[in-house]
Amino acid sequence: MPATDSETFGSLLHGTARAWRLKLDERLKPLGMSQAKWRTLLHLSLAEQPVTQSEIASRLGIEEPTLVNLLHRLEDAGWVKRANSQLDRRCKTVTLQRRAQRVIGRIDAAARELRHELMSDIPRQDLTVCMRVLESIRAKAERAHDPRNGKGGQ
Amino acid sequence: MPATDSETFGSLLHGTARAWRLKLDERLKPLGMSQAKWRTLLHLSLAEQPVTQSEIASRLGIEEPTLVNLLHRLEDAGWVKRANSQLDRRCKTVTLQRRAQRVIGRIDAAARELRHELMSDIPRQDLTVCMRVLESIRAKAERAHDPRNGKGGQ
DNA sequence: ACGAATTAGTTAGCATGCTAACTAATTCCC
DNA sequence: GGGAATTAGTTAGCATGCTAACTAATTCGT
Repeated sequence: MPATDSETFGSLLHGTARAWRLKLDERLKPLGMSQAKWRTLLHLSLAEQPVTQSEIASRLGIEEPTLVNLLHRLEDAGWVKRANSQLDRRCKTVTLQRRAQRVIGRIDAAARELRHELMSDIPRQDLTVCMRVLESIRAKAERAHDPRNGKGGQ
Repeated sequence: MPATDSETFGSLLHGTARAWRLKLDERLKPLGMSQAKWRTLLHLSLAEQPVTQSEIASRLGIEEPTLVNLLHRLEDAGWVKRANSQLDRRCKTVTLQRRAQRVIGRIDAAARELRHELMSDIPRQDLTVCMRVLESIRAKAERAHDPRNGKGGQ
C-alpha cells in the first residue's frame, strides 16, 4: 500500500505553508510587517470603498475575533483607522492611513519577489494541477461543519 | 498577465492548510486531541527507542520552545511522561503513557478517515504532481535563512 | 409597532507557533 | 585538564489563530 504517500501529504501541506509564512515574515520584518498584516492591508488597498470588519474577515478566511485583534495591532502601529459607519451603527469601516499607502508598494514588492523565487521554476502545467488539487481539498474540508456525519451510518 | 494565478497560490496554500487543520481539530476534539498533539503522539508511537525533545521538534518541524509548551500540556493531560536521560544529563526522553497507547489507534483512525475523505477522489497522478510542487516550494523556502543574499553584494 | 431573530463587533481565555535570552551539561581543542 | 564552543532544554514575551459568551443595533414576522 502506498499509505506513505497519503500519510505524508498532510505534513507536507502543513510544512510548506509554514515555511512560506516564516520566509515571508522574515522578509517583511524590517518593514514592520508580517504575513497576516500584509494580507489585511493588501485587501484594504484593493477595495474601492470603505470596508467593514466582517467583510475583511470573510475575505481573509479568518474569524472575526482574530481580525479584531489584528486590527487593533494595525491601528496601534498607525497603519489603519477605524470609524463608525454612518449607515449602520453596528458597523465600523476600516481605511488605510497615509503611512500604509506610502509603503504598501514596497511591502507588496517583497511579497511578489518571494513568490517569484519560490515558484518561478515550476512548470505552469504542474502549478495548475497543484492548485486544482488544493482547491478540491479545501472545498471538501470547509464543507460539512456538522455533527452526525461520522458514525452510525455504516 | 497571469498574475492572478500566482497571486492566489499563497492564499490557497494557507487556506487549504487551515481548513484541513480546523477539520482535523474538530474531529479529534471529542478524543481530547488536536492536530499538533496527535502529530507528536504519532511520532512517539512509531519510535522504537526513547526519543529526546530535540529529535521530536526537528521531526515535527517546530521549534524547541514550541515543543516544550506542547509537551507540557501533553504531560499535564497524562498522555506522555518525561524522564531524565541516564546517558546524557542534558537530555530528557519522552515516552507514551498507557492512556495514550490505549487510544492512539482511535485517534489515528480518525485522522486516516479524514485524509481519505479529503483526498480519495483525487487522481493519483495529480497528487504526485501536487506533492512534487509543494516539496519544491518548501525546499526553496527553507533554504537560505541568511542576510545579504538579496541586494548589493552578490 | 414590537418582540424575536440576526448581524457586527467585542472580550476573555486558550492553543499553537515564533524569537531572544538564559542555564546546565557535554564536547572540542590546545 | 581546562576553557571555549556547542547542544538540550527552559523561560519570557509576543503574534496569530480559535471558540464561547457577551452587547448593541438592525431586520423580520406578525
